[in-house]
Amino acid sequence: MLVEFVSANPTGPLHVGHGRGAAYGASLAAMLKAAGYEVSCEYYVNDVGRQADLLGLSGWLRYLQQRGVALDFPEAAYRGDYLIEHTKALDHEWGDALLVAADSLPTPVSATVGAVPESADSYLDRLVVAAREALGAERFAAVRDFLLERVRGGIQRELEACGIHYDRWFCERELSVAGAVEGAVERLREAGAVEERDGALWFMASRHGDDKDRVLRRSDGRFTYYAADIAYHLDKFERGYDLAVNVWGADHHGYVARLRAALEVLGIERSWLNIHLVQFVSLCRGGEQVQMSTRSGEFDTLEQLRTEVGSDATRFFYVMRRVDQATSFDLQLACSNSRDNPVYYIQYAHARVCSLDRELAKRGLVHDRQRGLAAVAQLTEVDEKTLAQRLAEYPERVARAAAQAQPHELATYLRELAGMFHTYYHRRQLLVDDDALRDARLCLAYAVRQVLANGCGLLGVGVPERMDSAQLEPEP
RNA sequence: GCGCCCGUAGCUCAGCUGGAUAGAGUGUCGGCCUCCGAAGCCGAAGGUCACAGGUUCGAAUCCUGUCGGGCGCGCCA
Repeated sequence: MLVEFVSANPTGPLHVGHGRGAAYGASLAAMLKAAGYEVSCEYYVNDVGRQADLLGLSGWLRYLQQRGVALDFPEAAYRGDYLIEHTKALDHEWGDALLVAADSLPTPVSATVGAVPESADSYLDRLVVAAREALGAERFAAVRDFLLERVRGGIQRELEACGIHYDRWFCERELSVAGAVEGAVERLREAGAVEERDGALWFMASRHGDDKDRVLRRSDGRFTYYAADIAYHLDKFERGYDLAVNVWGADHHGYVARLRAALEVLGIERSWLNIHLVQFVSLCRGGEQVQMSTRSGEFDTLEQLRTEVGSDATRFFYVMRRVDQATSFDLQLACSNSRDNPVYYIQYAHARVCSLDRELAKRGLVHDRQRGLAAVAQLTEVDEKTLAQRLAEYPERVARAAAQAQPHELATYLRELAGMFHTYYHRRQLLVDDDALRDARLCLAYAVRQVLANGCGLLGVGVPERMDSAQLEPEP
């Protein structure tokens, strides 16, 4: 099966909201693999169309500014700081070859007296046209692609820093180059499901469960994002995947029906496409809401979040709640090193088993696994039995969480298991003088450690052998 | 207006496809270190599962409605 997640436009760095889809998708894919499915992970890169052109335009305008050309940077263009850095690279690559005079650029119509103010979108589109004329279509495309690739690379690096890896980065451009979009639209036409209207080509989605018909090809001849997305999903299907799993932000839910409608007409089983919507995340620090807009900008990017709380806490906090529920991410909690922080609580349980090893060595003892296994019948305490029982549930709990597409079930399980171990550890002496009983209890403890490590591995959370003092310093 | 996701302890959330007295953490209060890591453990206290109907031997769970919150409804992506 193919799991597609994040797929954010390569026009800026990932923000905190994308992080949840990233952590969820990666954990879901890992659990599905553990449950025995053959899984590939894919990121769909929207490197075609207006947004891509606007990135190219924005970067070029920044370049001109850096070169001392006096211009008003448009309000609606991409104005994030990340562009500055990419623009420097652009300058390094091209030198002064991209320079033009400021008066060769159009100004917004609103600036002239008596005219109807022009919309920001319309002005940007005119700027893109002007940029193409000034640089030549080929050079503009080269600038745009240079920036797209740098931004995309940044996204990839950030995901890898979170322990998330893809099997393939699928570029939308591959579809247009191969004529796949035309092909998909043609198949819809053959099925009698399209109609020419007002100069545009419409897919009659309302006949297939959507609330309205949708444009496939605009009146200016360009295909919509929707048409490309249909082609992309057709491509996935024809690559032979039995199942497609898509992780989308909740703001895309209106899109579900229209994609399903098109796939139905193309003869693809409804059950083939599984869409999971991830609800929004807000940030708080203690009880205080943290503003996430770029403007007031205390927090914005996933990188900032990961840098503050670390990759382990980031991954765990994103998946510890049901994804179909909006949630808030507590930065203070994620940094705290106490019982109430589930990440440290679980990691501490793992480290504690490791500390048993160290203590064992200090006493000059060695664990004899055979002797321990032979003596498991001596583990008669109630807490030992329930702990063993809970350990045995692990495979079915993973399978269930995967089938339900709910990684938080695994997170909850691991927290419970860690809690049960902490309780057991305090109630019973593990390193007793009786060799057989000691080895049996250690077998149980090692099993706990193994399950914690396996489960955390699926969630992308590391398990330390010791909690070092550096991590123990409370955040200021 | 229509559609999607929700509403469980003061707060953040579980609740394993309908099963016994609804559970954790936090916060408040009280215990536990000559003993393997007290980064921990134990206990007390706290709920009309938003509300109203319905299905069922049995409902936090399924159905309908109401109220409240989030998000979406473009020839943008």
